[in-house]
Amino acid sequence: MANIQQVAQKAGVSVATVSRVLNKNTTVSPKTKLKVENAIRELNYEPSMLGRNLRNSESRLLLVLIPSISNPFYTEIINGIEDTAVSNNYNILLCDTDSNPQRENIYFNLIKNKLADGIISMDPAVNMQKLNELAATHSIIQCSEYDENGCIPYVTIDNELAAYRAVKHLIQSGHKKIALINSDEKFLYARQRRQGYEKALKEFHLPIFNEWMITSQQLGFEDGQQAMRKLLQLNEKPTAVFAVSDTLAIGALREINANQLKAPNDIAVVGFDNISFSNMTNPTLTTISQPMYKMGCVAANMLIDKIKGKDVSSVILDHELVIRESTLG
Amino acid sequence: MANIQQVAQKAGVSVATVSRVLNKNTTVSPKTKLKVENAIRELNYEPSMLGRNLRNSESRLLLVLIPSISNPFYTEIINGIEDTAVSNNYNILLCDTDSNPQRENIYFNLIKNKLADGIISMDPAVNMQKLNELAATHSIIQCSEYDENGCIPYVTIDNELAAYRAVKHLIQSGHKKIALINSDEKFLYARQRRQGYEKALKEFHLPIFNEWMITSQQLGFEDGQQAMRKLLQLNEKPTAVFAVSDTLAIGALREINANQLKAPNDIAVVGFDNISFSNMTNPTLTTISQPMYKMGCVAANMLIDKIKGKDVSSVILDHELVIRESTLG
DNA sequence: TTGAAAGCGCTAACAT
DNA sequence: ATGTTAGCGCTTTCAA
Repeated sequence: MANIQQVAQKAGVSVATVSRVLNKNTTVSPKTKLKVENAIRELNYEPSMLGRNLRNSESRLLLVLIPSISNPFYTEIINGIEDTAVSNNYNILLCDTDSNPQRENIYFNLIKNKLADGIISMDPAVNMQKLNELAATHSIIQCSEYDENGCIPYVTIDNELAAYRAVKHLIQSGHKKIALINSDEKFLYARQRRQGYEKALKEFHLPIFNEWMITSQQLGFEDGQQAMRKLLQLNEKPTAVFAVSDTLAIGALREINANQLKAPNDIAVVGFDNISFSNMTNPTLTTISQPMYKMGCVAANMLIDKIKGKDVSSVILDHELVIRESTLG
Repeated sequence: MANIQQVAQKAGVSVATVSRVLNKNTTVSPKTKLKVENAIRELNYEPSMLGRNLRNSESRLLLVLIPSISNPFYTEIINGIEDTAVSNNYNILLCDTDSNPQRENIYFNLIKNKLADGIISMDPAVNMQKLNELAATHSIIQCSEYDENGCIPYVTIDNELAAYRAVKHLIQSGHKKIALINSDEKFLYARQRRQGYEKALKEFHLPIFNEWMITSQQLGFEDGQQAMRKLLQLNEKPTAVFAVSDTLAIGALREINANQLKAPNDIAVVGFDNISFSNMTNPTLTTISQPMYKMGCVAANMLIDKIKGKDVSSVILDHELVIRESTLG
């Protein structure tokens, strides 16, 4: 592999001139430029980012922390991040933390070691204290899940309002017994969505039963199945379920089917996220649509601004209730 | 951010000694070591990988090329790659090429620029010629999809045999009219799976109708729906369908449901990949299970061996037919 | 056991 | 318009 020296030698110029050509500096005469370009071609030269980055102390790499690539919710967000990053001459490093602190540390080190210029964290299980510490010296943005008390800018939706609307839709469809399949309330979004759920119930003077609020530790399909199984074992069964993620809702649907019951007639189901699967289930799933692609774009733009030293402030994006078969009698 | 110089100064030693401590070189006296470690702690020093990598001309980063993170098939493979990489002190850079040559180029440049030490390509749409050229000077492994005529080591399964078994299962369940929903045959796996399909039909003296072989350009759910729609419009409708990916099969199931038909009684369906969602559909999907996690581990180990300069040869892993409701009358 | 110094590939300030 | 040179942070050879 050729280096800049060899190119300079071959072109009969100095390394500085080669560097100028490389960086599209205008103060190079067309003739010299041509010579250099020929030398580059002949030697098959590719500049080393390592040298360049060391010199410029930047890597033009952005870290994206996600708890698991297997949750389709993140897919579209990442597309938004990636498109925005690439058009700003950054590349992204997808980091699947598996909500594992050890892996998390590896990725935190990457930024400490100057191998990345910034982080977009989407992991609800991230160590918030460490993240806040890191944010004091590095550029960090939170996407979707965030720390209420921290000072890291974030982009998200109004989770409480979205949950409120989802539950209100169930109530207005005639349901009075509405269950909640929630995540662990150590996560902010889980607390916010429960609040929206309770707000809707209270507004319509419906009872809030602890029995009808199931907490699921994970967001897999199986976890939704399990939660639904618990609900179906109750004496007083709900007639509708609001699940805080589509994956949980899809698992719940599956369990309803497996028990020879029908959604929405026996039990109506609403999910959250509008992942692409949610339109493939039988019945198709009513859900809250988050503007995932846009969220990714906004997050990436915020991070790039932050890296440039600009002031950035948090953003709340709109959401939408998508009504499909699982709630339409 | 402190650098190695400042640590050396604070500890009252030379930078060389600090480097020795950092790299666990044994020729440092315990006393000196302690001094250095204290200085590191006090200054909150983190070594810069940029400097280290420039010097060592390695990045300890592996590139993983996938056509789209939205295909769950890749999820488990990536987990395998990541676990193996991390335990060998490498990190992975997930590269979503979107089957877009321009993005592909960005990632190829990353390795040319020394920002990555090797590539695992899982993108069937990758520019094989470029990949082969790159393989002459860099470490590259192919996973799942590969180039028959190239010289890049790969890990995959026997696609023809797997498809043969899937179709044979349909035949033995009593089906005689079996359709194929395939990918574009510019992809090797599509050609191989069609061969398996035809081999099974021939073996049982069943007719091969072009009308029953649908080619889908993409692997999304909607594409499976569309393909199924075409099949349902035929005069002579098949009674069973083999789709070369679970996502296609799930779309097909959805279309069957939407037409008030039932799988498997009206039409049986077999998929390919055993993605986690395939067990959540109604009915659950019969499919070919690929050892995805293992495939990822093997690919990562092969790549790391290759980077170390060892000789590596291609690997064919086992697969399994998972029989579920969509073929069980 | 430790230090001095060269050099990895590049950019930019300064000089011409 | 172009060249010279210092230096980004680190590892490693050589010398002491």
